[in-house]
Amino acid sequence: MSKCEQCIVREFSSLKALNKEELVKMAECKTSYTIKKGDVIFEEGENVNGIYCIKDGICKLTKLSQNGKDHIVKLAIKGELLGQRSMISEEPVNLSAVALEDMEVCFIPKSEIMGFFEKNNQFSMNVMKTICGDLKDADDHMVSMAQKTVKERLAETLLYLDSTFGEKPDKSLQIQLSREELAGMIGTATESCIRLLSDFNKLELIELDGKKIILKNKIKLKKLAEGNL
Amino acid sequence: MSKCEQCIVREFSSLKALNKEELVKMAECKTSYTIKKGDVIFEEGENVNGIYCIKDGICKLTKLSQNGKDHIVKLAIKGELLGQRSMISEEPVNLSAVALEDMEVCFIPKSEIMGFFEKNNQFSMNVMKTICGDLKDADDHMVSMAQKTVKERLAETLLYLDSTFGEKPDKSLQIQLSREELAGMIGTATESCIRLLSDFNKLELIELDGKKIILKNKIKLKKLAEGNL
DNA sequence: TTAATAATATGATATTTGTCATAAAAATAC
DNA sequence: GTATTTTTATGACAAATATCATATTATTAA
Repeated sequence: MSKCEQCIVREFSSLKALNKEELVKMAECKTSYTIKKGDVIFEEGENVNGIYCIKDGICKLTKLSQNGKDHIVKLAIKGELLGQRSMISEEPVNLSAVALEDMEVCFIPKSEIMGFFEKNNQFSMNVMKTICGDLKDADDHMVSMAQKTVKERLAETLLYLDSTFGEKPDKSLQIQLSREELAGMIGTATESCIRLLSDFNKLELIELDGKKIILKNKIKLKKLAEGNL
Repeated sequence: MSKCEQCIVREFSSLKALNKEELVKMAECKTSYTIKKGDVIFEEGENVNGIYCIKDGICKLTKLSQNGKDHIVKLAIKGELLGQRSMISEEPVNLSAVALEDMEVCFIPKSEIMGFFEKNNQFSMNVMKTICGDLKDADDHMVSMAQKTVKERLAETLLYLDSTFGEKPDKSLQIQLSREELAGMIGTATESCIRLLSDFNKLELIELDGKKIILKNKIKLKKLAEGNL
């Protein structure tokens, strides 16, 4: 069993507020999991009863819509905690978490976390700030979905993926989503997404090379995302 | 200056966790305001530095989108607290609050609230639960915006207004929004909203009488909202 | 490797939604 | 009470987007 004290990713999350003693206690009750690309960490409607700390890898948080499509609500990376909201609300999770790459995660039971809430005020504030950040993002996102065209949302999403996950040495987006997943992020039909990527390619805003996407003209993409093109 | 102890609306919010002593202290530092229909309580980008407790009336929380339209992110009623998110995140507010009817609100400065956070764990948990609820709603809403048609969103919104704000004696919706506001809630052009209301009227799903809207066939509206019609 | 399957791409077409124009009705100002 | 402005309503049309069909390419399995 690895020690939480020595785990650097905790520095990126609310857990950074925990002291040595608390970390030792947490290490004793946590469970580590290796998750394969495509595997489900938890599913919408499940009772999770704790939180997952992402040690490595990326996952998508999705919600199934009536029309049967998976909508990607958020992408979560190394250092983020999953399941906080449902734990606090004492409800089943409202999103599914699926690994986009091989992952390493640790599960910390609810009882342990609730103890931190009671005794460590800084930890509580950190969690609150994280959730408040998520809420702001969700509100912004909602307005984008409601008021922007699909084209604008695609440009916006490509820039988001670039700034959040970075680029490979060849300048292509680090994170590789399928066209279907990308469509599920911007809320459109897969064919429409593919078609718009082709259009962007022809306009030399991006360059397509198989699954790879290279952002060639970020300035224009930004203008497009903001509705000024 | 009215006493917070005797104010019933606090029972509906996180403030219900406060004890007598805390309430007395809060009553001393709060400021009460009367807000007229259409008045702005605070505007997107402002530093609010405290929270507003709605004693009476309804307001809309909006966000301006690039295309210049106000998108209504949420409606807030008696008992709700405004500005919690931005206070916790230590950021300017990301939404504007505008009164839809005459309102009475109390402003409680940040310093006071932060004191409660430190000393009253139940209060902290209540705030957290509220924000978690908002986050869940926002996620759900986001998926609706992204995956549902305008028609489905209109049906959904009408049912939401009915269940949240109730009906007048003549069965019409208690809350009266302009067509423009309704369009701003579902994320569509005002003309499209008007046109769909006319369609719903012809299909006898609703009945229009001036500004009044009566939901005539909630069962069909529900099916429509869920994409089964 | 080859066959089978899944992902990507694109055309044709239908549907949805937005925009602009204009008229009627309602609310507000003077 | 009349004039002015705003809101609601509707038609005509354009633009955006979804759906269905089909081809091509990439991936996976046998």
